[in-house]
Amino acid sequence: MARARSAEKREAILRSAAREIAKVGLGASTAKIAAGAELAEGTLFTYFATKDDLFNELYVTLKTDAYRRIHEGFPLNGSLRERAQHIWTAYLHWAMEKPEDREVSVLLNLSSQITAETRKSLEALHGPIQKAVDDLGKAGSFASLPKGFAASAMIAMQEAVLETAAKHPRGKEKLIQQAFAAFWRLAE
Amino acid sequence: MARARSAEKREAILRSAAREIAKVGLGASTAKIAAGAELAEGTLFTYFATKDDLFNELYVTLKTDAYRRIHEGFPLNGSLRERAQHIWTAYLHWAMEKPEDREVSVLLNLSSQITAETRKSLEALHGPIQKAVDDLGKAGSFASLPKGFAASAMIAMQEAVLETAAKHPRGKEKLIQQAFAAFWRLAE
Amino acid sequence: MARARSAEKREAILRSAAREIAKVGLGASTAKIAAGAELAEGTLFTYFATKDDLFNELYVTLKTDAYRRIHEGFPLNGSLRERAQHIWTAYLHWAMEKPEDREVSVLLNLSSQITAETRKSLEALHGPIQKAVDDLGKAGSFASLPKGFAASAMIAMQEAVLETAAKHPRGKEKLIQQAFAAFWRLAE
Amino acid sequence: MARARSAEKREAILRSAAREIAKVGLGASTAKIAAGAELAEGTLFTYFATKDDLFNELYVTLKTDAYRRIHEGFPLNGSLRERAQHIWTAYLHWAMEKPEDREVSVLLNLSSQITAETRKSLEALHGPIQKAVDDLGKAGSFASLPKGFAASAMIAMQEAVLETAAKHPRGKEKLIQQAFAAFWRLAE
DNA sequence: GATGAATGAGGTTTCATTCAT
DNA sequence: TATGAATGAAACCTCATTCAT
Repeated sequence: MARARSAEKREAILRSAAREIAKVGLGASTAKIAAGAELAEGTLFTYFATKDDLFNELYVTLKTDAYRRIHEGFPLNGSLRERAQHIWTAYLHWAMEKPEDREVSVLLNLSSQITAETRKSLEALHGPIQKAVDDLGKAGSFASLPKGFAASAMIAMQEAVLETAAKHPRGKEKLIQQAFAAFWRLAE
Repeated sequence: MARARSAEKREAILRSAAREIAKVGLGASTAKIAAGAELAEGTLFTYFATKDDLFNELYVTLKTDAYRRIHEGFPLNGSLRERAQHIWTAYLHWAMEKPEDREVSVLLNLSSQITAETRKSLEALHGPIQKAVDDLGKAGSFASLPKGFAASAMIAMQEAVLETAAKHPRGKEKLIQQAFAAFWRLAE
Repeated sequence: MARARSAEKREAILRSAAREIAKVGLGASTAKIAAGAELAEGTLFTYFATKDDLFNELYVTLKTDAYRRIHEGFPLNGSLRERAQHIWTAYLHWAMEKPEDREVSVLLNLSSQITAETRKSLEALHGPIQKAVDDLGKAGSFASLPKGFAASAMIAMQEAVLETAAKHPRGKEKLIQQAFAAFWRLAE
Repeated sequence: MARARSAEKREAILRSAAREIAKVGLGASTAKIAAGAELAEGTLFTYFATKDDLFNELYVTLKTDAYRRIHEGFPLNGSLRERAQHIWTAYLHWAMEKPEDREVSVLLNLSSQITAETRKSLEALHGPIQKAVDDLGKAGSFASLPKGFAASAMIAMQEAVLETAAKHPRGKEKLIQQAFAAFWRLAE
């Protein structure tokens, strides 16, 4: 009954795409991506109808992976601080373990190739994270700032951590903890 | 090649490049950029030897413009808080007045087309800003964090402000002030 | 390859091919044709070794169908006028009932994909039709014109009728009769 | 002031396109067409934005050439017979002198790539020809047939002549005359 | 026999860059 | 110096055909 479409090849394409984008940016060519997955050029298009489709699916995959990491061991009944710290730490661990994935995620996020639908479909993933972030928005300094600022600030500060970590590869764990302590001042 | 006389045309090309990149991303074509500057395709290359050259020069131009804005009226002898707030406010004003320029600046910054040399050449521009940021790094929570974290954090928090401002176009000035107040907690 | 059992599937492919060609021209893809026949892409090639083979067989099928229509109720012992009128009417009925088939037939006829062998194999089909057409060639104005002109002229005039009928969908039967009356002047 | 766009190259492309289409049908590739015009692949697109554009312009060119031939020496004040015979003869001369052009014209006419606009733009060319054909429609057998039939019939009969001429290359002039005499019976 | 994933050549089009004018 | 036609590599994507299942 013919070869079955292989999940492995699909993933190989996604991985290769991430690698290529990390290397040369969103201009990465489908030919190189296919080659990187050790597949013929045409094969890529049996898995993804379009380069844009591939990029959208890659974005979903990367984001989902990061969210999965955050959901693992999430302290649903913890204090706001505990929940915020979990998100902080889990995300940074993911980003540090997969720096390429994170970079590509940032690039894709800025690109207009990622559709509104794709973005919307990811919002659903939040769940308890969303709750924690909403709570955070009502705490400390964030309370007097517009809705959504807390989330942006958290992500922004995490970026600052990652930038710093890139320059000082040692002492990452300590950096993560101390930066969170600093960040938490905003919520007090 | 690359040396040419009309400063006006040169600037027209840079402006057109920014506009095009804002519109379609780094894939903007030299043909469109030239057309946007009301010049022939070939003329672009008498001002910039290469597309990469153009992009690097554009990056320098945009960054320099932002820095210029910060230097204007910089309170050289003010307190750290005054100096930090000036940087905060001046940069955000620039970014809000020229959202395209800022977006393009971000895009270029993430791109591998911008060379290490270009990046290095911009570091020199800091001057008194550098001093203020260095001082900031020794204050409050920042003191216990690695060198450079304060600068990254400031930039990151500014990004958070811009993101929030994009969603709530009214009350920008107030947002700028309140967000600075929050940010300052990190330095106390 | 090429030898396979289900006559139904074979016909489904031929019908689908005609439909697709009518829709998009000779560029119709084997994938779409197979899908239209509710078969897998590869299955098509167990019935027809090659796309060209399929097209040649389709041409034969369509032509044979038209000839079959003409043979039905052919007045073998009728006058030349009766025989000519039968051909005239039967062919036009076929073409009006199956406009797609006729269009595809025209397209294939003009295409270089239809081999000389295929064309030759169809000549044999004529039988009594050939006789009638030969007789026509000796009648009236046709007599002074080269052999074969009568046949071409008849087909050409039928095309004119079909074109006109397409623009005036009502009164087809009357058109067929009147046009034949006109055509017959050439044979008097 | 840069090389001027060359009318010669433009025509070379059109000629090459006609040649290629005559050889392999409407599937003729732009690469081959460019090569046939002794130009680089890309150059074709500085003259025609799109393959479809090229085909539409080619169709206009071919039709215009045929019409021009008919207009030359057109007996504006001649009898209907004289005018009809002029159209008949001039068109057939054109078609016999440029058999490829005529074949390509037929192919393009059947193709859906030729837009309604293109077709409409050609109608304007008719002028006196249209008048003659309208008059023909009121003559003889044509009078009792729908409007437009006379034109279709004339074209169809011309096709019959061309087909016959292809098989009997000698005696073309005589064929043209005799076939017209036969055709004219329809108008009496 | 039937399936459809896999292939890679080939299709159209874009584009940075060169160079004749 | 300014121009824009010319170039051809490279981009994305399609497709007839093969072949493992």
